[in-house]
Amino acid sequence: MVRTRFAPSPTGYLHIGGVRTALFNWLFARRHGGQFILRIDDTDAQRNVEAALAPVLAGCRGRGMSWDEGPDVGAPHAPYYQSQRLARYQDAARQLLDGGFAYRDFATPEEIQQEREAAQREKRPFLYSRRWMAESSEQQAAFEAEGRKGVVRLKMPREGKLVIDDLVRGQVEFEWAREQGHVVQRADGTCLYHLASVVDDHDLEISHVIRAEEHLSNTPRQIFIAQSLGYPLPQYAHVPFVAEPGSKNKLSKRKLDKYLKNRDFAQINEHGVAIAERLGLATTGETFNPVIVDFYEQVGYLPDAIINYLLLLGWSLDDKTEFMSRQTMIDNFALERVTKAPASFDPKKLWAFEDHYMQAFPLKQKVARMLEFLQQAGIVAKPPPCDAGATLTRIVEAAGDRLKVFGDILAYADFFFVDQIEYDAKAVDKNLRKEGAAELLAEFRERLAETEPFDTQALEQTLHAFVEAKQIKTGQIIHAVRVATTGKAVGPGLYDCLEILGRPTCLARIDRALELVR
RNA sequence: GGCCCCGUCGUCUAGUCUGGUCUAGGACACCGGCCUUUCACGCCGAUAACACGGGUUCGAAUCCCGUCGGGGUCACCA
Repeated sequence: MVRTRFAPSPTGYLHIGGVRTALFNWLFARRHGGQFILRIDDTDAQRNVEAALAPVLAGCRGRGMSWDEGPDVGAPHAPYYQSQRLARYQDAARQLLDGGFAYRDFATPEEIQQEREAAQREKRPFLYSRRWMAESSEQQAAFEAEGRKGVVRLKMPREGKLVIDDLVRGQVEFEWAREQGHVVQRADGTCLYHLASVVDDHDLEISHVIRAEEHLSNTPRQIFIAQSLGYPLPQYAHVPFVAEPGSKNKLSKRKLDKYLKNRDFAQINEHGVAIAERLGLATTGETFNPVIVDFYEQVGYLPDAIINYLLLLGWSLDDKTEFMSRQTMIDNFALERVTKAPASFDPKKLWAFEDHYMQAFPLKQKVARMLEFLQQAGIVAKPPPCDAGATLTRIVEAAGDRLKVFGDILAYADFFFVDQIEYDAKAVDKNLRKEGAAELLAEFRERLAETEPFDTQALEQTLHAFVEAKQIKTGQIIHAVRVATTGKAVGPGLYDCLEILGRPTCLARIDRALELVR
C-alpha cells in the first residue's frame, strides 16, 4: 500500500514550493491508489497551533488536495500533530539508548562549538570527540555532579558507507564517518525533528518519503535512526527545490525585496496588491506576496491554474502537453520523470496558465465568484440587489478574457458600480483636452440622447453615422467617449460599456467630463 | 571549507538509460507583424540553448575522463 505524507510546520503560510511538494505526494498516492496523509510537524509547539495552521490546511484543501488522514479527518493513527506525540518519541529515544545507538552526552553547546572551530582551523573535517559521552551510570553521575545537563545524542557509525536508492536521484553514497551525531532529545526531555519524523513515518506506515532536495543530507541520520529502531525503510524521493525567479537559489519567503527587483515578479505582486487593497486586506510583504499561496487565493487565481503550473515545475508528461486535468495528472504522474535540477519560479508563466484556465471557466461560476469579490470590497451589498446578477453577467461577458483573476473585477470594472468615477488624468489629457475634442464630444452627446434603443447595435450605428457626417476618424470620437464615460483609456468594448451604463449615466458622465475640460 | 546534488534557448522543459530520424522539438517571456474602437484575446513570424576541454566511435546533447560553473547542507530549526 502506497502511503505518502506532507508534513508542514504551522508557520501561518504555505510556501509555493511547499504546495508543489504536497502536490507530488498527493499525485503519487492517487496514482497508486494509496493514501495521502497530512501531518503537522509542530515539535516546536507554539501555543495557538490551530490559528497558525488554518492557512496551511486551506492551502491544500483549496487546491483540491484532499488528505485521507490528518487533521479534521477521523483516522486510525491520530493524533497527527507532533506536539501531541512526545511520549512516543521519548520511548524511541529510550530504545536507542538501550540498544547503544545513542548515548547521553553532557557537552555544552559551547564546548561542541569549540571543537568544531578547532577542526576548522586545522582544516580537518569535524567529528565530535565524544569527550562528554556517558555510557555508564557512574560517568553520568560524575557529569551531573559537575552540574551538567545531559542530552541524547546519536552514536553514528564511524566507518563504512551508506548507499541510498533515491527514486529521483538514483544511487547516492555517504560515508558514515562524515555524519555528525545529532542530538535527538534535549535535556528537558523534548525531542527533535529527526527522531520525531522517523518515528512518525514508521507509525503512520509511510511507504514513500517524497520531499525537497534540501533534506537529502538529512537522510543518512534518519536511516540510521530507523534501522536502529528496527523499522523497515521507506522509499525516498528527493525532488529538486523550487528556485527564485531568475536564479538557482532556493526560493525563500524572506527575500521578497530581492525578488521585487525582478520585473515579472514585481508586476504580479503589484497587480495582486492593488486588488488586496480594494478588498481591505493587509498587504505587508511578510504575509502577502507571490511566494505564498495565500496571495493567489486572496487575489482570485484559479486553483487549477496554480496546480497545473506547479506540476510542470520539475515534471513533464512529454514534449508537448501542458494543460492537464486532475485525472490526466493522476494517471500519468511518475517520479521517474521528475527533473533533477532545481526549477525557477516564473510568475509570468503562472499568469499564462491562469489566463488559459480563466478563459475556460464557466461564465455562471465566474459571475458568482466575482460577486463575492465585489461584496467583500463593499461595492455590492450583501445580499445583492435583485438585478445585480443580470448586470454583473453582462459586465463579465463584455469584459471577456480581460478579467484574468476574480479580483480583476474590482480594478477593471469598478466604473460600472460607482456613482462618481475618477478620471485618469493622462487619458483625459490625451483624449479630451485635444484640439476640438470637447466640441465633438458635446455634439455626439446629443446624438446619444436620441439613440433608440440604447443598445450596442444602435450605438454603433450612431457612432458610425456621426463619424461619416463629421468627416472624422473613428478614433477621434470613440476614445473621448470612452474616457468621458468610464474615466479610463482601457476597458471592455465601448458599445457594451455604454449600453450597460445606460443612457442617463452616460449623458451625466459626459456632461461632467465636459465641465472638467472646459 | 567538508560532504552531497545539479548543469539543453532569458525561464519551464523534450531528447540522455537503449549514440544516427536532433541542421535540437514544445511552452512562457521578449521583439516584430496581422486583427482591432482602447486594452485583452486570437493569429503569424523572428531571435534564442546542448557549460568547457579531451577521449571512444564511421557518427556524441546522448558513453568515458577531466575542468569550470551553480546550488543544497553542515543546529539542543523543521
